[in-house]
Amino acid sequence: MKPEKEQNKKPEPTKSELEILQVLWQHGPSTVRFVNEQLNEQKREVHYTSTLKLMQIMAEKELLTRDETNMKHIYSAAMDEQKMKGLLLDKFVDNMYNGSAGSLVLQLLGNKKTSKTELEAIKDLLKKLEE
Amino acid sequence: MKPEKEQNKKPEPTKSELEILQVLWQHGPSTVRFVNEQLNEQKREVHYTSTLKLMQIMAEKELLTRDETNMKHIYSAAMDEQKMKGLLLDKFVDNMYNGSAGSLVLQLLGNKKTSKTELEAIKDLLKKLEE
DNA sequence: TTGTTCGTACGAAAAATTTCCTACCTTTAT
DNA sequence: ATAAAGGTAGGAAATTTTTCGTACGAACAA
Repeated sequence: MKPEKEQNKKPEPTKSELEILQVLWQHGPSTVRFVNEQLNEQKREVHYTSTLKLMQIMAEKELLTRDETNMKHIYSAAMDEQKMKGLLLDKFVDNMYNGSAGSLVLQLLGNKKTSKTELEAIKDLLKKLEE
Repeated sequence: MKPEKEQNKKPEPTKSELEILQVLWQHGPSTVRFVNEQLNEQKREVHYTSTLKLMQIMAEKELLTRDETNMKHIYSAAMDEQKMKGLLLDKFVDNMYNGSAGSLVLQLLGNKKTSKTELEAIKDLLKKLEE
């Protein structure tokens, strides 16, 4: 026996796929119609069937699951938000900061765009962790 | 007069382009040959002309600059490493954590992959910033 | 000189991602 | 009953990104 159709076990959502995941994480299981509306409001204009197609592909890749009991299929993100974002963050740190989370934080703090408020929030957060 | 050919002012390196930038940041201005060797050693197998082509495209996009005075052109990253990484990090934070650097750090700290050593380093770093 | 090596340029194919058109089915309102 | 609205499926086109083949000039060794 040979492995015929090896499961594609990469999560690795693409840019557009990530947008869809965000909607599902934010609003929970949804119809294609709803996701499409959200994208059009929050992001950019996309035709309904484009969103549909992409979500179908994502279901094949097991990035999404869907409930087909009703005519209006209900899609859900297959992976938990925290877990997926954790994976992507890890990868980002590996690629960009050679795996050093510290370097990343340093960059973040040295960044003008990181507001004083955010900076304070991070400090507080660290203090809490020390207790 | 109309804008004929509007300059493409997006930095936005693609995945492969980023690999090339990393080499140039790490080793400074280099020939295509050298960059290609580094990619093959550090990353994956790529033909010389693939690397050449990509670097030429990057030069057009002004992601790289090049010195053509000698036959062997010398390429350099057009943007400073810290600046570029800062931009990409900002974008990442915006996309993934809705602009909240704090959320990102929280994720990072809650992550198993972030070693205790790293965590300590981050804490020290924060302490220094408070002084 | 002559051939081999090493360089650039560039078109185009290949692959990956994204978009949309068309067909066709179900539900709903008239 | 019929038309309109809204759903899915799937092929194919359009874009974007990546890879490579071919042409050809310069440098260099024999």
